[in-house]
Amino acid sequence: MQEHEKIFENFLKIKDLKLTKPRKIILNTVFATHEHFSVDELYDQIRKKHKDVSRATIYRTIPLLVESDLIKQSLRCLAKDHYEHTYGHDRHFHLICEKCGKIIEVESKKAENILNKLAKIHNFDIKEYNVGAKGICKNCRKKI
Amino acid sequence: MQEHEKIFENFLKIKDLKLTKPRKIILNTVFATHEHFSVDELYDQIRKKHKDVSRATIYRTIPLLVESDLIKQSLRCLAKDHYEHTYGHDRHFHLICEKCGKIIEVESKKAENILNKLAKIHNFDIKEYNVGAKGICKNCRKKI
DNA sequence: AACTAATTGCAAATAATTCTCAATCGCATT
DNA sequence: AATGCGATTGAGAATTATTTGCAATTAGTT
Repeated sequence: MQEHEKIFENFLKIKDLKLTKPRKIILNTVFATHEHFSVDELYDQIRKKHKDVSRATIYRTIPLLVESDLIKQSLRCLAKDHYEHTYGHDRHFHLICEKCGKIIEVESKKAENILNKLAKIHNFDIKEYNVGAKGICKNCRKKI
Repeated sequence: MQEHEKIFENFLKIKDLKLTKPRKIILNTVFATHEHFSVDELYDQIRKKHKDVSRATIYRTIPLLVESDLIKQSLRCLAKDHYEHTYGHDRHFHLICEKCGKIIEVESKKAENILNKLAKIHNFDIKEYNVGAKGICKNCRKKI
């Protein structure tokens, strides 16, 4: 069993919830790639292999994955909610191109440290960052 | 006429659009306070004084205000879209309390500089930032 | 005042998400 | 392996936020 499955199972057990087949499928699909995904994209991805997982179950499972710290909401600049699995990955920021939709991920301990300091000044306990920027990427700027 | 009205009128003229009564009411309500607002909140606020502005018109006017750089979308951590007027205000980040909903605004040239540098490395041209964090504020942490 | 294109409010349409509920499943205990 | 019971599921209805089509109205120009 993979690490993320163990973590999820454990999380569920503590809450007296069960690691069911649909939940397993959803979890493993999420961890099969490192793409960001909307609920619809995840649904389509799952449906390729499994005809028996409903949208409702995906909507019900995502909050559990978020609560267990396996995934986080991200790309909040976009219209629909998007998520990504974050377990095992460093915190990163997103640069989202308005023209082509490309997403550039950048890491920065420095930026993170500053944000943490700002929070500390206000005595604020940060649970989740939400950092992103919309703009135009290198390639698309060339085309103008 | 106030500065923001002039800017908006000018913006509209260039696009061959008209500064109508409903648009004026929406603009001035937005600039009457420095609160963040959802469409619904704005609608309620407007309705207190003007019974003749519809939701549809608000939905149609907001993109114009965004395009003319008078307001920006903000607080993307929340379920509904929120906006704030930004004309005449420095860029700032938000700390949003998950318990009580309180919003703390913090400014930081330092954080801004770092994000700009990161963008530069990737040759990315940032149009709009979207920086914030969810967590627990000072008061709510006391209560636990 | 007349003209013309932009704008409006309304109500219907769409889109995303949540809810309801009867049928089923997972797991602990026989 | 059968039983019992609460958790879970899928399907579709319901809800919420937003967008759209359209006939009537309005702003700004001639």
